[in-house]
Amino acid sequence: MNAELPPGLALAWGVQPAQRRGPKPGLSVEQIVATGIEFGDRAGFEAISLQKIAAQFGVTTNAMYRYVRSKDELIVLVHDKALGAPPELPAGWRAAGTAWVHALVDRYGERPWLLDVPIRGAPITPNVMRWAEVMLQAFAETPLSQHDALGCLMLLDGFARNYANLARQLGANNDVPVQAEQVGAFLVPRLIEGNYPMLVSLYTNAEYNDGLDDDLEFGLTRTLDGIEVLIKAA
Amino acid sequence: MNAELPPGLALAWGVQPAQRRGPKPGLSVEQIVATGIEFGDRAGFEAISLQKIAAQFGVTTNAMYRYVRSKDELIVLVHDKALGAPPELPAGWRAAGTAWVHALVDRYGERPWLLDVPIRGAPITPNVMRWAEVMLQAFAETPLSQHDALGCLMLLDGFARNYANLARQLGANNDVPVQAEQVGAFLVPRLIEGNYPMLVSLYTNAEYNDGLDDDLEFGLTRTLDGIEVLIKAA
DNA sequence: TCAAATAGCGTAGGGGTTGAACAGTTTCTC
DNA sequence: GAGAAACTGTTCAACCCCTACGCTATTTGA
Repeated sequence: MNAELPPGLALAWGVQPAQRRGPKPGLSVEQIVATGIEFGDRAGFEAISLQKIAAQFGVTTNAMYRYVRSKDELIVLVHDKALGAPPELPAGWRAAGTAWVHALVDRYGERPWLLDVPIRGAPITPNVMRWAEVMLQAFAETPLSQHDALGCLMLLDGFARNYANLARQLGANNDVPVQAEQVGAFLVPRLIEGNYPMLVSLYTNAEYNDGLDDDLEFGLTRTLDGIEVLIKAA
Repeated sequence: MNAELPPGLALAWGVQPAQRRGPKPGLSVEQIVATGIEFGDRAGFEAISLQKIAAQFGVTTNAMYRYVRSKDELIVLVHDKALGAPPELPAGWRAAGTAWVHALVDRYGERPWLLDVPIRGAPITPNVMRWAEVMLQAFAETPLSQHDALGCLMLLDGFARNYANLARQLGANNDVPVQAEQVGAFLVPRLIEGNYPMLVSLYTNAEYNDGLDDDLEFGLTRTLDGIEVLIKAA
């Protein structure tokens, strides 16, 4: 029956196929996943390949298929394991939401390649669901319905992902300010000619570089305020 | 000097290399980009490859490199072109924001593969910038600072992307409700055993399936409310 | 007219995922 | 204990993809 389940579901929950006969496996799914995470940490998401992991163990690529049904399956496992468990949240939904978003942003800061993992299908792996669970428990103190709490959770999650993604891009860009200048030199005339007054003003005033951390607080406050309006209305 | 610019920047703004001598090009960048979009529409993002586009024109893969410096460059062009121009927005920042998010969600609904396009670096292509421009102009009526307006824009953009992405996943899943049942059968016992009370309740009550459109309105209202709190405070 | 610039091709190499057939090893069963 | 079954990892083999180099043919400017 497990054959019909989405890739990675069974393995993510620790359901190993009961192996009876045959040679003992030289490797384990845990080892393989851990190596995948190592590669991701060292060289980004696209560095995670069955080939490289197999080479690391001095084994053929195809040997991987004894442990994992497909690369997709591996990715699901790597993603869940690399995300890890959520932290304990403080009391009060607002403090909890703040801590939750900060923790998630931090995780993405430590492992930016997690943002590159293509998400297919609903979250069904242990750690991902644990993140959802703890935030939903925090919302349980409010009069929000289950459905609304889920909506608010998605809102916070989306914001955290979006911010982390942005922070990564800007962080990467700051390494090459020379290029940024050249881009500006190329872009501004065309923005003027193409009638983009707001963006011209944004590019011309160098105002746009004052603290990425403030942007996190800014967006988080907006999002929480929006939720609070709903909670107070109930 | 153009050599130092990010891939796709020059071409996206219509700066073609002045070609003088030599055989006339059999193709044009526009044709190539249009074909790329066709493939994306028909078979998703990963179906966009230089090989397939070249084959479509009865040409070798390498011929593509006369028009485009790399695949990344092509992707940037395809993304901007496929996104297209934003609509005219109604007066009033709140109505404008609503229309803007709806329009963006609709675009992503028409071309879901746009969500798969990896975004490297700041938005620098004409259409993407135009979307930002029109929303920033709508915020210009408010007392928001440039910086805060940009923060709100990012908030709306993040929400639209996030929602569109979610809608796509759920839409795809709804095609195979059989699998969803199997997943539930597998998952619920483990959620109970693993102490996920909120998620168990969510899975058990079939409440979670009442209208995806409502979720859009829900999240949008929260987000706009959060922005409104800020605007009214100013 | 002729040389420079350029388009497209052939060849080649580097990654990557996946499948099928096969030898070897372990363990269950008769 | 012997044989059958199951399992691991290997080799061989397709098949995708992007990219670089060198070549020929073509067009155009000098």
